[in-house]
Parts: sequence; C-alpha cells; structure tokens
Amino acid sequence: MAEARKNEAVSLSRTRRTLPIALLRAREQLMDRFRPMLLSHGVTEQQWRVLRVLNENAEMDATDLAEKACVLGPSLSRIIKALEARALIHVGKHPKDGRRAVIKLSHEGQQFVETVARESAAIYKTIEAKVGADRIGSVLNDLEELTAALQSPD
Amino acid sequence: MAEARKNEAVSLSRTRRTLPIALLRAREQLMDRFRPMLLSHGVTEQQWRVLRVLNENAEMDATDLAEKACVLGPSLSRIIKALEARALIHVGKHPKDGRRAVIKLSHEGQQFVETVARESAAIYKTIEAKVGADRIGSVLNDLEELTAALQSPD
DNA sequence: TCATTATCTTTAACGTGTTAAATATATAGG
DNA sequence: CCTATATATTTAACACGTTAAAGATAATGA
Repeated sequence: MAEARKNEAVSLSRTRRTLPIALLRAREQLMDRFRPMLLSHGVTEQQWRVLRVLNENAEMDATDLAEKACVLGPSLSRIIKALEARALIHVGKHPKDGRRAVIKLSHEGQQFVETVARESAAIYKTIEAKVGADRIGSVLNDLEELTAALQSPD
Repeated sequence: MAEARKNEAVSLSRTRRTLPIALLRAREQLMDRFRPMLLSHGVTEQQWRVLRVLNENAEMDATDLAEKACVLGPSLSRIIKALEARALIHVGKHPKDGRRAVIKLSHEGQQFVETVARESAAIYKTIEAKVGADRIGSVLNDLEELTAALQSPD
C-alpha cells in the first residue's frame, strides 16, 4: 500500500501539477457549490454569467456581452434566445448599426438577478470562510498576473 | 473616454474579480495556445487528457480514469468509444469484477502520446518563458491549497 | 455608385458538460 | 439461495464549447 501510494504520487505530480488541469479542478470544486442553487432557479452557469454582466452594464451588444461573460458567440446566440423566451431580457437592434443587437435586462430580469445574487453571495461567503479571504485574494492576484502575462504581445 | 474607462473598471472589479470567472479566463488563455496543436492531431482537449492519464497508469478502470482525467462518466463513455474506434486504446473487462472496464493504451496509442506530448511540452515551455516558471509554480501552489481547502470536511 | 472588404450575429455540425435514469454485475442479509 | 442494496458503466436529453461557414449590414475605395 505504501508502494501504491508512491506510484499515485508520482502520477499526480505529472498530470495534476499542470496549469490547465489545476485550473479546471479548482473551478470544478467551486462550481459544485454553486450549481445546485443555479439549477434550482432554472439557469445554467453560463446564463447566470450573462445575466450578471447585463446587470452591471445596462445595455450591451452581443460581442461585448460575450467577451465579458466569457462565452463564445454561438453559445451566446442560444443563451439570448432562452433568456428572451423567459422574458428575463429584451433584445433590440442598434439604431445606427443594423448589425448590432442591443441587449438589456427586463424588469423581471432585474428582480431575478437580485434574488439569485443574494444566494450566490451567501455561497461565496461560505467559501471565503472555508478558504480564507486572504488566500482568495492572493489567488485572484496571481490569476490576473497570469492572464495579463499570457495576453501581452509576442 | 476617461469616464467610460472608469465604468469599465468598476464592472471588472465586480464580475471579473471573482474566482470562477478568473479561473475560467486564465484557462481559456492557456488552452488557446494548445488547442490548434491538438486539433491538428484530431483529438480534443478532453481526449488528450484521457490519453495522458492512461500513459502514466498502464491500466485503469473507467471511474479512476474519469477522476484523474477530470471528465465526467458520461463524457468518458463517449471518449472511450472514439479512442477505441481509432485503435488508440484497448478496452477489456476486469477478470474478477464484470462491472469494471480495464482500459489501456494500445501500441499506436503510446506512439501517439509520445508525438503529441513532445509538441505539448514545447508549447508549455513557451508559456513558461512568457509567464515565468516561478509565477507558474506559485499559481500551482495556490491552486492546490485552494482545492485542498475546498475539499476539506465541513 | 458599385464592388470589395470588414464587422456583427447566427447557423451548422460535432464533441463535451450536466443531471437523471437505465443496465449490469457484486455484495450483504435473511 | 434469493432478495435487497450498492457499485460500475452506459444511455438519454438538453445546454454549452469549438470550429467553420453563412447571412446581414457597414465601411472603404476605385
């Protein structure tokens, strides 16, 4: 059994100690705590990101919304249909540029966001209590630096 | 424009400075650098994770493989079919437990992993050069601590 | 003005994520 | 031995991720 554990440790150091997988695992651990709540409100994680971004920006076109909510264009097209069908958002056209959509929260959408945001904040607090706000801050700083470094030219 | 930038900064501090989104963004930045290479070899990111884990473990059942490769059971079922159809893996049954599968790399699979692993390592090195090995190590440590804290009881 | 090129959004096709349920085999208790 | 329960894997259904391409509108230049 000591031997088996040794082999496992070796394999972990190879695939697990790699940035993409470490990021994926950490994210799974986190989302496992949010998903049941989102499911109970009938939204997916991605739909929720879109709603939150809209709540902070009043009016956006699809390109900006996709960028800030971290979803791809094709996914956003489907999400917009779903959210519009539930009357959580309004979709119009830009008056000066017929290509652009103008997307905003409906009144129901705003109320929905408030409700879910409260529950989301409560879950985030339990995570903070467990992990430590300082550690979360340090991870966020590291991740921002990492992302910035990857985006820099060359 | 200074005003527009200020608004943007505020919104970023709200949705962007949140653990799930920061993890997602960092991961996207990284995978954008690996995906074209994987696509050129005809494997998805998830299939590649499965192959790598198999390369480090010789023989596994589906449950362990799914856990270590960070894919869900239903996804693994589909991935196994795809990789078996390409003869990159062999799938058998556990001799003492008819429920379990026994999955291992084929000879072609081993060669495939070697080829792709070389290119993958080269890409990882360019990332290391850009980001700094020290920073990567620090992010990995933070993420491991975060994941451990989230998994701890209560 | 007209054709060309660029930009915004959607559609298509296929693979994966997620949840629930089905299937098959093992194990435990009576 | 037989039934009930647990475990391993697959299937189903629906949403998103990813790439490529199509459709629609703007901007550009001859």
